[in-house]
Amino acid sequence: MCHQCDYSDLLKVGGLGNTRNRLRVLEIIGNHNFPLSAGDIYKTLARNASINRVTVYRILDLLVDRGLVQRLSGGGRSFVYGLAPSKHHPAHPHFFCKSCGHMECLNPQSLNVDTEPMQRTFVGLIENVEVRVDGVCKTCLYA
Amino acid sequence: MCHQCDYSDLLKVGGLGNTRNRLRVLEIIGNHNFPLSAGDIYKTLARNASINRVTVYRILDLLVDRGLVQRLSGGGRSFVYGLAPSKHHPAHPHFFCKSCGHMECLNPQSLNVDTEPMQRTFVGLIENVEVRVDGVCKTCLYA
DNA sequence: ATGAGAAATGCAACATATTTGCATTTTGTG
DNA sequence: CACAAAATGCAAATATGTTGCATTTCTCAT
Repeated sequence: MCHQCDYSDLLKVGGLGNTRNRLRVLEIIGNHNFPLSAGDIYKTLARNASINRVTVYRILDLLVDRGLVQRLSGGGRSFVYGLAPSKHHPAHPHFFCKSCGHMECLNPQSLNVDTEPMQRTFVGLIENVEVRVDGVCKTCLYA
Repeated sequence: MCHQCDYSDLLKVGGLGNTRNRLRVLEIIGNHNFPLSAGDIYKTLARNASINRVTVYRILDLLVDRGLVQRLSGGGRSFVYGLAPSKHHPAHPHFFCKSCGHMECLNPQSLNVDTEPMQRTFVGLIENVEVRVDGVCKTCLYA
């Protein structure tokens, strides 16, 4: 759900050519306020356009590679994708509902992780910290 | 790597019959100081015993269901399994090496997550918080 | 404009992880 | 022992992700 982002600009920044399919994928990800699986993205796209499943996977790889998109482990069997953390989109934890399988983004401040102590003592390269809260969402809980 | 746990006792506590296969699976998980995938567990078991892949999956489901074992999303495509948090085994974050695909357990205190603010505001049921650090382990880094 | 080379896409097949249905074996209990 | 319930095995299905190679599209120097 981002109206501050010019996706075609984002692609350029990432050093990627501006193809129709890449733009579509990036838009779908950006227009949702929760991360989506490759399958979700494919299904959404395939409703209105003709695109191959493999193309979606390849575009996602590319977008992740260039740092435009973030690959997260969903609580289930598939990865999910959201806009990479940036000025407009601070890193934040995610909630996974075990009942409906849906993921949602949590407030950036809702769960504070202090990586300081770890950074100091860990031998190795730390690239990313992922926090996922699992449980049952309000919709499933009261239904 | 736990010598304080009586696995056959653990099974009883979980209300599970004490079969050879369950014990084996639980032992393998308990004897490693990092979480293993179902495939890892199966391969390890299959070296010395005759067991079916599906049986391993079913036992894992059962153990997770009864709260003896914890299912985590590995950084890759498969789930990994470790002993569930308990008195002897406090909850802790995990590190996933993108290079070798290996996971390791981190110090419980190495990464502190304050769930307080979230608990107060979140509408829904919170069952579990999973923290995974991704990067490159020291072995891969200096090889 | 145009033709060569590079990049992007499509398609089929493969690979991996997990699940399901159903048959068979094992286990616990009277 | 006999029976029922639980556990296991086996084959096949499903879901997700990847690879190789052919085709199309784009870019850019001419």
